[in-house]
Amino acid sequence: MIKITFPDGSVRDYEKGITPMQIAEGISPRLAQEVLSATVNGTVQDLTRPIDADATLRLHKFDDPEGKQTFWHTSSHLMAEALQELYPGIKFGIGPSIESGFYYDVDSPTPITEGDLAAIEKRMLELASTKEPVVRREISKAEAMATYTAKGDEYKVELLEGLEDGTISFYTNGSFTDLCRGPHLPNTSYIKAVKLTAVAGAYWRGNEKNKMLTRIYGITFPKKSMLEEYLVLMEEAKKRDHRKLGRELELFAFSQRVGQGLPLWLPKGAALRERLENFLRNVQKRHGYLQVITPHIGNKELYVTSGHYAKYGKDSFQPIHTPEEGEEYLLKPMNCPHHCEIYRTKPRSYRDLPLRLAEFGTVYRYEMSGELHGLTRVRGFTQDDAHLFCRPDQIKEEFIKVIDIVLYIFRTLKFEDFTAQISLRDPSNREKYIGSDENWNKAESAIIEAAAEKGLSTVVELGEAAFYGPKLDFMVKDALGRKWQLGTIQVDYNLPERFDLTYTGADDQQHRPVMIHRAPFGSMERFVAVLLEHTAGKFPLWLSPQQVAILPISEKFNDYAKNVSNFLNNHDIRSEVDDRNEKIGRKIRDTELQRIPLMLIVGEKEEAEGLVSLRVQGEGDKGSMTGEEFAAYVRGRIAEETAE
RNA sequence: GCCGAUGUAGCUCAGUUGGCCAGAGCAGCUGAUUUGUAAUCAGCUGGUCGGGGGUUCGAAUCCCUCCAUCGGCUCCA
Repeated sequence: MIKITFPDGSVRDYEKGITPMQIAEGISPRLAQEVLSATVNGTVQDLTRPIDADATLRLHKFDDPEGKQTFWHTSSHLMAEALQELYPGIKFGIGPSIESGFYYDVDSPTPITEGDLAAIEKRMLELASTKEPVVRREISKAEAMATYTAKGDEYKVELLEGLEDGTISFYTNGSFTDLCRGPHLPNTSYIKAVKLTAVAGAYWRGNEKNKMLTRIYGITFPKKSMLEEYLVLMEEAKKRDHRKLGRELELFAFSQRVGQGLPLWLPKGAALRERLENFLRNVQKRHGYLQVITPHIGNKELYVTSGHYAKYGKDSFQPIHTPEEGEEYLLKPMNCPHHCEIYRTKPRSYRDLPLRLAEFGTVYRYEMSGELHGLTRVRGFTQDDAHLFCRPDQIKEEFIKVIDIVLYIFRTLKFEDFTAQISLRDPSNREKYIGSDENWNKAESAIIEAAAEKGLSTVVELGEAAFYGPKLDFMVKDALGRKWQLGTIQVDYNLPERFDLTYTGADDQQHRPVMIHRAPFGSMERFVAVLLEHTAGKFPLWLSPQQVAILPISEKFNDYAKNVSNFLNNHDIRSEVDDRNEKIGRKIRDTELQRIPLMLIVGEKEEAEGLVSLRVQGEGDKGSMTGEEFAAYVRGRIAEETAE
């Protein structure tokens, strides 16, 4: 007998060699139907693998991440089986589960396009319904190698080369056998609904020097209705796409004639952006930042000094002018070198530090054309940049203060679902980075401690650090679940060295300051994009380019409406009169679609009594009130939204 | 940059296997109507069918090429 410990702490005795599936059957038939895989002593494994010793056990259904992973992983094998039948001679790369669904990378002798997906889905469902068992077999490396060499499958051979003997297993479903660690579903009949979502190119092993394989993305569910719900959700998400909303709400536009990735901010978008900038300016003023302004271009020597030029090469920089004397100017891809030069304009004392220089600095980066994406990835953008020059003993405190600013902004804009990512050096690839080990270690521990002190739940990514220092990034998802980096805080020992920045210490000696780069929004463009998708265009009142639409019942009341508008203007409330010759229903509809938060309806009754009738976007009629009362209502709402 | 798809009016989309002057709705303009909480009616305007080249008696439709966009990959200071 062996002892199995369950998540609730209870312990039960079972016969040695019992499988998780048998245990589930013993608990309830329903559980046995729904369970997909199990974590035994911390390792996720097949339901059909016997347990030979005392163990802790967690059973996974579709509603937990491990269950989904198992489900989608088996789905990728099922797709591979269908592909193998439909495309003879096809070779397989890797086929993992992902956050929502799975993919398989294949090298097919005949091209696979989106038009083929329906036939593959159909075959997958047919195969699934035959309830093929998914069978695990542990094999030796030599045997595995022989199998794939015989098949001429260079991808699997390459994968095998990286594996250690004794840990290798094959999984077979129907006619398809794959090199795979598992775990998998007991059989394919669990898969009831299939949607192959996209075909795309993907470099073998993620290296652009390798051959490009065809990646087929899909998602599957244990119930048909779940697939339908998923598809509806995706449709809804598409409606929130910031590119669509940006056009509909007249916030920004692109022009082929201006150039790729170069956004044009329309009046309403510019108004929105100005609000955001002022908001941050005020926060920064309270935190002791000083605004500076620097040019859009810089001498090439500036970037040679900073090290960026050597690191990124001249192809990444956009030269704008090469005078005869041999000077070369470049569009600035970052603001830090300029700010370093501001630091150098006079001798600094330890009493001056930290010196916090802030700038909404527009930078230009030559992103590859395939990378451009709405406002989230552009070639010209404005960073809400600042550089904090501080003494080594001030790093942690300054870092914490910056985290506070980021958290305040996220809270105010209701970005509740973000990830804080600590990016450290890749220990196995140190030549990628510049600076001493000692400085790196100091900086990395300062970040980790600061994040811990603020109680941030963080994920650590090795190898994601900037070449000059570690960083803490705040990632937020867009409507379709794609992650974007917004706020970033980075420690830098490198630039102060390269620019030979110094300060005089209390000991009358020269010391090297440390630099912190930080941008709570990241960039105005990307931030507005993600904000648009989060709010579906329904901005908080304080941010809305137009806060109030004044809607006269008929043209007879346009003059009264203009009086109301003037009154609101005097109270710093942004309003416009809809004086079109349209019926009130039409004006309300258009205003609602423009996501204008408040409507004031004025007609005969209101004019006679000197009142306005309030309608709140998405909520409806709120009755009539005086202008003063309305202004107080607006002030109240804004105070609530921006409370620190 | 790479793989794949797409590109028709400001926007959303129709345009059968190549065949007469390229269509609709919304938006815009003009007029009528003067309206009480999510679309008033009528008329009109608007298109080098992404650009260029080719095949053909004839091209939005077929081929080549360039550009842009979309989905990924890679990259992301």
